[in-house]
Amino acid sequence: MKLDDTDREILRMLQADARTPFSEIARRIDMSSATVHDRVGRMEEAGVIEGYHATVDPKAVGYGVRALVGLRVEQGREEDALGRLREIEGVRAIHLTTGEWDVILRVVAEDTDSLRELMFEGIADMDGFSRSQTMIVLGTDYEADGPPI
Amino acid sequence: MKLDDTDREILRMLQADARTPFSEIARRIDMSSATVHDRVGRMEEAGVIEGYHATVDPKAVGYGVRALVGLRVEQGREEDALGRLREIEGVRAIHLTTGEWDVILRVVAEDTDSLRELMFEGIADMDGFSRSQTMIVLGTDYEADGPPI
DNA sequence: GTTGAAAAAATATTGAG
DNA sequence: CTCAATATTTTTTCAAC
Repeated sequence: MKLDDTDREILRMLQADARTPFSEIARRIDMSSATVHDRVGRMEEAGVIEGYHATVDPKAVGYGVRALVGLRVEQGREEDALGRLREIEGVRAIHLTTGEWDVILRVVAEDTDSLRELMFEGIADMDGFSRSQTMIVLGTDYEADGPPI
Repeated sequence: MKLDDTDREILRMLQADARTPFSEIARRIDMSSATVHDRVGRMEEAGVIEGYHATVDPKAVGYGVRALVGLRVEQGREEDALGRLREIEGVRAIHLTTGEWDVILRVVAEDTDSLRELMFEGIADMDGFSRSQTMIVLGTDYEADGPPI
C-alpha cells in the first residue's frame, strides 16, 4: 500500500496516542473525520496498522527484571528449539540474528531469582542450545513506541 | 497501586486490543461499564497503563531493517554519549546492560545501506564508544506486546 | 477521495446504595 | 467500590460531489 503524507500524519498521531479521536485528527490535518475514518480503515485493512495496544508498566504487574539473552542453536535443531522457547511465558520476543548469536531473546522475569530459574531450569538447560549469555537490562534510557514516521 | 484479578483481566484485554469498548470488557467480566471506566481511569492515573499506541508495520513506513547494536562506553563519557544516541532517529531503544556490552541499542533503518551509514557515520564513529557490534535481525519468530498478565 | 449530516454506538458523568 | 441512568462525544454510515 502506498502512503501519502496525510496517511503518515495520521499514523504518527495514532502511534503516539491510539485514543486520539478521529475528530481531533481531522481537525489537525484539516479534513473531515469521515476521511480520517476511511484512511484508517484502509491502513488497518492493508496491515499498515497492525493493532492497538495499551502499554502496561511491567513493574506494576510484577515483572521487575528485563533481560536480553543471546543463544547459539545447534545445527538442525532450530525449529524444535524455537518452538519450545515460544512456550515460555517470560520470553517476550525471539529474534534470529546475525553476529555472535543465532537467537536473541527479550525476556521478563519477576525478579533476579526467577530470572535465574528461567535461565537455568528453562532455557540454558534446554536441548538444542550450545551456549547462552544473559544481559540484564539495568535501565532503559530511551524507548520509542515504533518506527519513526 | 495494588491490582486485583479484575484489574488484570481489564489490562489483558486492553493490552491485546486497546480499542475494546468498555461495554465489551464489562460484559466479559460481568460488571458495569462505569466500573470498567473507573478502574481504567485509576490505572492510567497510577501509571499502570502508560499509554495507548497503534502498532505500525515498520516496513510499510520504509524501515526494512532492524538490528541490535552492542556498545562499549568509555569511562566517564556515559551521559554525553547516551545523549547523542538519543538524537539519532533510527535509534529506537537504549538499554544499559550487564554483560558483554554497556549499552544495547535497538535500531531501525531503511535498508542495509542506510544501516551501514547509521553505524559507520553515526554511531561507531562517535566519541565515547570503544567498541561496537551490530546484530542484524534476520527475522522475528515471536513478539509479544508487553509483559504477561 | 472527499464531504456534511444523520444514525448508531461508545464513553464520561452523576447521584445513590 | 459498584451500579443504573443520563449526558456528551465519538464512530460509523451514506447519499452526493
